[in-house]
Amino acid sequence: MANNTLDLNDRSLQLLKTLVERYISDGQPVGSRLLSKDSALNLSPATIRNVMADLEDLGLVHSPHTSAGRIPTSSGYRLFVDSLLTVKPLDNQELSRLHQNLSAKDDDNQMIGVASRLLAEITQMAGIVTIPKRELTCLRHIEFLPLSHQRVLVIFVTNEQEVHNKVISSEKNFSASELQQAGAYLNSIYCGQSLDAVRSAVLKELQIDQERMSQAMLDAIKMAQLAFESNDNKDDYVLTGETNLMGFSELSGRNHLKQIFDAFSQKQDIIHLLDQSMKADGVQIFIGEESGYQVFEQCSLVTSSYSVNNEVVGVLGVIGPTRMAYEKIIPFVDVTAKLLGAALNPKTTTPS
Amino acid sequence: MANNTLDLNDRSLQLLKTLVERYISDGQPVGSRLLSKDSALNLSPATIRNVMADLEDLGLVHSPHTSAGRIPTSSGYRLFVDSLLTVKPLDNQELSRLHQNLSAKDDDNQMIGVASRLLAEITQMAGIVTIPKRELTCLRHIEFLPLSHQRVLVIFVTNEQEVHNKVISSEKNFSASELQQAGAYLNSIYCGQSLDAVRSAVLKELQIDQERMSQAMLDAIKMAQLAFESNDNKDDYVLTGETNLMGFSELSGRNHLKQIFDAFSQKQDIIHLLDQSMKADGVQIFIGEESGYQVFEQCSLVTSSYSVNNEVVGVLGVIGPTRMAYEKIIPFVDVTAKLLGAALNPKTTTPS
DNA sequence: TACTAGCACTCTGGTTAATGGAGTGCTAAT
DNA sequence: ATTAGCACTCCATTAACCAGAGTGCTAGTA
Repeated sequence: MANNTLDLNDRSLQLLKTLVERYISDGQPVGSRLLSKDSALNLSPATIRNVMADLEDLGLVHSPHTSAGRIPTSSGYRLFVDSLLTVKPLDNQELSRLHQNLSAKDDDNQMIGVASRLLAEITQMAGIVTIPKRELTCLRHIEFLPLSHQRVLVIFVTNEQEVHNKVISSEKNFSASELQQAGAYLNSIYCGQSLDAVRSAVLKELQIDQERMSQAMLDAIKMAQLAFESNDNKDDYVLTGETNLMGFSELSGRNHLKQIFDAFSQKQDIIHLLDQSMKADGVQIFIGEESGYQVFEQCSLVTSSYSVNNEVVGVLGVIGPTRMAYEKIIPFVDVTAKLLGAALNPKTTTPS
Repeated sequence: MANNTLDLNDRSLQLLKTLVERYISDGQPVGSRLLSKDSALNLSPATIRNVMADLEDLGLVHSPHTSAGRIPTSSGYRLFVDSLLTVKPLDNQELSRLHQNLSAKDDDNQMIGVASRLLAEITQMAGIVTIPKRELTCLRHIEFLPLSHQRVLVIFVTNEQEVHNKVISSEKNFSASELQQAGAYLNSIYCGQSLDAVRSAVLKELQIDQERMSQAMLDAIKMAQLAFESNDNKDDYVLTGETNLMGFSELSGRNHLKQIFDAFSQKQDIIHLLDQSMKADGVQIFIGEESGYQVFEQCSLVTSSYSVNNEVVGVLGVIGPTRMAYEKIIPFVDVTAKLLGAALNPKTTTPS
């Protein structure tokens, strides 16, 4: 039960390492004879068996049935990636492919798609990239248009070129020109400030200064408040290569795949999982049930947050079977995250 | 080889009908004994066998192996849906559910999603709805914002509330106020007209009247031309319930599912298929290889176009295994299309 | 002529048994 | 501590078999 590296001597660890490596490459339970040959240590199968029994007691490996070899458990993989893994430098070809495709372009959204596709294609698993959410979004422009039935279409632009729109209900039917004035008014005061700042400024205005304001201003402020409240918090992601997962036999049992794909279209759980990686920086790995979701007990998720201007704005990664080539995937996800971050348009710096 | 209804007497057709019905409900090849009991006709299994042999010669049914019953071929299904089918009226519960969920709402896009989800949930297959494309889009408002590097962000609103945006490259760096004037100018002349009309008007202006215009006007016109050329023709659709397809054993063989899902993410082929239904109105059915796509040889697609203001704007439907309950699906898709069309916001009528 | 009863035949799917291979755990010897 | 050896277990594959289902054909019947 004690699951600490300290409980194990070097030899056991070495054996665990080669076992995992072997299992990852072959997909077959690996037995003592094979392990004896594969490991540099010169040990007889019998000795190996003893060691294996120990590892099994520690919950690091397990045997599908009496007379099969051993396969790593989640804890086994965990120990492996944490302390045993020797990461491989990126393949040159792949690296240049990344550089080529992830150089700065006009369109950020397009870039996200490209990144996701690269992740999927190169790993032959599912690639996922969250849409960057830039908390300190800076208001560029706002504008209102009248709709029927006391509804107003509000359009606002943030950062360089992100256009949002939303329909709000107003108290009365405004004319086009009234709305235009309101927009102009808001633009003149709030343009260039961060959304957060605008939001709180607007709230303050509403609470304190009502009598000093003209009706028009008041209307404008009220609408701004509506427009910015619960700003479209649409966490979303671009997922590609899901179908790659259909190739893996370990996922094909029962409804496994169906459940996974359902989770993908639910989005919710996935988002939650990815959010966890937002906090940490660097590569994060969820192995099997570590994710906390039943659905992914056979999957691993390798993620990394990515940053623009030193600020974490999103997460990207790959999803595949627990049996994946971590030593290649990890550095790959890492550099992809860095390249994507660098390639995205930095937001216009907020004037203080 | 002759595959016409005329070649068959009523009895054979009757038998084919019950065979198909039976196969659809059970999923098992149906044999002569069962068919003899199931059909109202009082015939011995032996007679049935003779008839079956005829149907097989005509390519309407086929036997997976010597001693199995018969299952319908695509042509069999085709004949069935064309001439034999007795459509069932919609379940009352489902009907009211449709009415409830497909009543006019503010947001068209949301509605599309709802429709797709309803299609999927009620049929337990995959639901698909194309984003409505309204050719005669009417220009509501246009606006330009300056970006860096001689690029301009153009935002325009069409119909009631559809917001589009696009980045164009301009000849020089415009100031915010110049752009604002350009927008105001364009709004004043073209607002309310159809996009097509605006597009051609703009072209005409450019060709003929150049010397009469001020530089500002010219700039505005030029930008408009850029903005509207190759208007985002993004055919797209909302697909839901794909995972329902994983339940069907007939699709589980080989890479079948993978190929289907790949087609879904490609989108292209699907779009092409759906486009065909745009032309015809009423319900359209593609059975098996009729679709022309290898991938769907085991699938059927039941679609209907939907219209707003008597104008076809999109297509919706369901995708499932060829063995599906056509007699329920067909009317269901039909009314869903009608309800969706009715529920979508009619575009503001173009002032002539 | 149209139908049907009967029969031989075929194919499937499930069950059983046998076999070989792989790998383990344990014990006793080094 | 390590290892050789051995008995044992479990799996996977194969073959054989049988029952069930259904067919096609033939010959007989209304």
